[in-house]
Amino acid sequence: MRRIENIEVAWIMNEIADLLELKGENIFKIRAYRKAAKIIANLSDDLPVLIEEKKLETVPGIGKAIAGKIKELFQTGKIQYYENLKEEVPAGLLEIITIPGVGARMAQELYGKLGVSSVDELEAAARARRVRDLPGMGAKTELNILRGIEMLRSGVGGRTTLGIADALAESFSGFLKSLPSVEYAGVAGSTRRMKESIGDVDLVAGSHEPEKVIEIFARHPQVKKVLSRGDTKASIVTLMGVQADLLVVNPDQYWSALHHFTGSKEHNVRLRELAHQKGLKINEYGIFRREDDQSLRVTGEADIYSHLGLSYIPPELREDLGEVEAAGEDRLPALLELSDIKGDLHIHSDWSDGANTIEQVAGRAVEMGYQYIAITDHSKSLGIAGGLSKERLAAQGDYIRELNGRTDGLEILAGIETDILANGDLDYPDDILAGMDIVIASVHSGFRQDREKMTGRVISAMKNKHVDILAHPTGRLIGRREPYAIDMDRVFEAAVKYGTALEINSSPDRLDLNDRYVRKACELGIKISINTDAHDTVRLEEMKYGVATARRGWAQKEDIINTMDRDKLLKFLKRRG
DNA sequence: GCCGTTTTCGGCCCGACTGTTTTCAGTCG
Repeated sequence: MRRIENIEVAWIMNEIADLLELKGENIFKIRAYRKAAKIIANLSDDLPVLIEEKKLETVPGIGKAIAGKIKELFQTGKIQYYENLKEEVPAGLLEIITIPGVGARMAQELYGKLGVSSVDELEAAARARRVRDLPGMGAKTELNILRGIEMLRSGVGGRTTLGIADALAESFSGFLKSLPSVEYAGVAGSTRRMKESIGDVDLVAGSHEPEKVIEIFARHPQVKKVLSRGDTKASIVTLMGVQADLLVVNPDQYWSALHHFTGSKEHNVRLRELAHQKGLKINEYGIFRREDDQSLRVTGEADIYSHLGLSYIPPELREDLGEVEAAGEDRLPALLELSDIKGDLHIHSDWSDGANTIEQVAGRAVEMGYQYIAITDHSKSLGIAGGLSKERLAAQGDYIRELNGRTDGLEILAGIETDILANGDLDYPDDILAGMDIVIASVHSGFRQDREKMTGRVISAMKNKHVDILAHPTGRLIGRREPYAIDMDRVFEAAVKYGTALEINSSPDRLDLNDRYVRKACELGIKISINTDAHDTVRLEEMKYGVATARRGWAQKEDIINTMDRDKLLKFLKRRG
C-alpha cells in the first residue's frame, strides 16, 4: 500500500469535521476532529510508528474513536465512517464552505432550499437573485457570496511567505507608530510567531481615537480593498493581495490585545482554560478575576503569563506544543537569539551565480558584526548556476586566502556547495574536498527519485568525512515544491552517526529544515548550521528567518554551530578531517 | 469525540462584525 503521510491523515480529520458540520452534528464532536487534525499535523513521529508502539491513544486529544479510525486507515487503506459521510453529503458543499463568509449553516440552507451543490451553481443562483428570497438572507448576503467566490478564484486568502508578510507588517506597523493619535503599534499574529507561511497580517494599535486610526489605515496607499470596517477593527486587502487586519484598543489594553492577536488560537485556548481553573478570565482587553470582574495589572505580555503562574513564553513557541506545561514548570529552553550568530556559512558570490563580489560580501559581513563567513559557490555539475571547475575552485581558494591576509577581523572560509549527484557521489574527488575549509553538500537534481534511493543518496554524501553540512535537507520550496521523498528519520540517524551538521536554510522560500524537524534534531543532539544561502548581500539579512525557525524548534545557542567563536568553529570543522 | 487533583457524566474559550433582524445567529479569528 502507498505510504500515507501524517499531513494527509490530518486533512482527512479536517474533512470529517467539515462533513459533520454540514450534517449539523454536535459542535464539540466537530471540534474534537479539528483538534485531532491539528495535533496530527504537528506530530514529530510518523503515525505508523505510534500505532506500532501502541502509543496513539496516549496522545492528548486523540481518544479511542479517532485512534481506531486512524488504525483502520493504515490497515485497510480507508475509513468506513469517512466513506459513509462522503456518501451522505454532496461533494460540492465542501467546496462551497471554502468561500469566505459562507459556513456550514448557509451551505445547508442553500442546498436544502435552492438545490445548490457546487460553487458554480451557487454563483448562478446568486446572479439570478434567488439567494435573497431565503429566510435570514438578503441582497447584501447575495453580494457577499459573489464577492467571496471572486476572492476564492483570485487566490486572495491564499497564503504568502514569511518574507513578504514580515516586510509588509513592519511597514504598516511603522506607519501606525508614526501617527500622532497612536501610542503603541505592533505586529501580531502568525507573522510575529514567524510561521513559515502566513494567511493574513495582523496588526494591533493602542490609541484613544480608534475611529480615526481605522479611518487612516483604510486610506493607506497600499490598500486595494476594504473587506470590513468597524469602530475598533478593520480588514483590508493590500495591492499585493495580502489580507491585513487591524485592531485598535485603548492604550492600557494594548498588551492584552497584542497577546490575544498574536495567538496562536490553540495557545490562547490553553491559557483561557488555565485562567478558568484559577478563577480568572482572559480576553483581548485584559485579565480579570471572575468573582468581581476586577482587572489585574498588565504592563507587558510577561504580566499575563505571571498572573497565570507561568514564565514568559516567547511568540515563536506559542503553538500549544508543550510550551504551556514547560512554562508552568519553569523549564522553557533559553532560546537562541539573532545576536548569538557569529557568521554565515553558506553564501554565493559572483564566481558562480551570486550577484556580488567576495569583497562586497565580506564588507557587508563586517558591518553585520560577523567573525567569519564561508563562500560556498556551486560545484561543476550545476552548469546552469555557473558551477566551478576544479581549476576555478582552486583559483578562488587562492584568491580568498590572499584576501584574508588583508581583511581585518573577518575570517573568510574557502568553501564549496557540492552537488550530491544522482548516484550519491559528490562533484569533486576527496583530495579536492580535503583541501577546502568547509564543504556543504546538497541535492539540486533528480528530485523525483524514490524514497529509498534519495535517502541512500543523501546518506552516502553525509558519510563522506569532508562533508560538514547537509544543506536544505528536504529540498522543499514553500508553496511551490513539495519536499522530495526522503526518510528524515534515517537522515537524522546518519547525522548522529557521522557527525554531519544539518542546515536551516534561512531563505523564506525554503526554511529547510522546518521548525518541527529542528525540534527533533535538537532532541537527538544533532548540530545545526543556520545559513542564508544568500546570492546577494541584501539577502544576508534573512538570517533572522532561520533564527526564528530555530527558535520555533526550541533550539538553544549550543545546538547551533555558527554561534561558536571563530577558533572553536575552525576546530569543529576539522574534527573529521 | 475527548477528558477528569472537586467529575466516567457533563462539561468543553471569548468576543467583534455582519446582515438580518427587533434580540440574534452565523462566521471568523
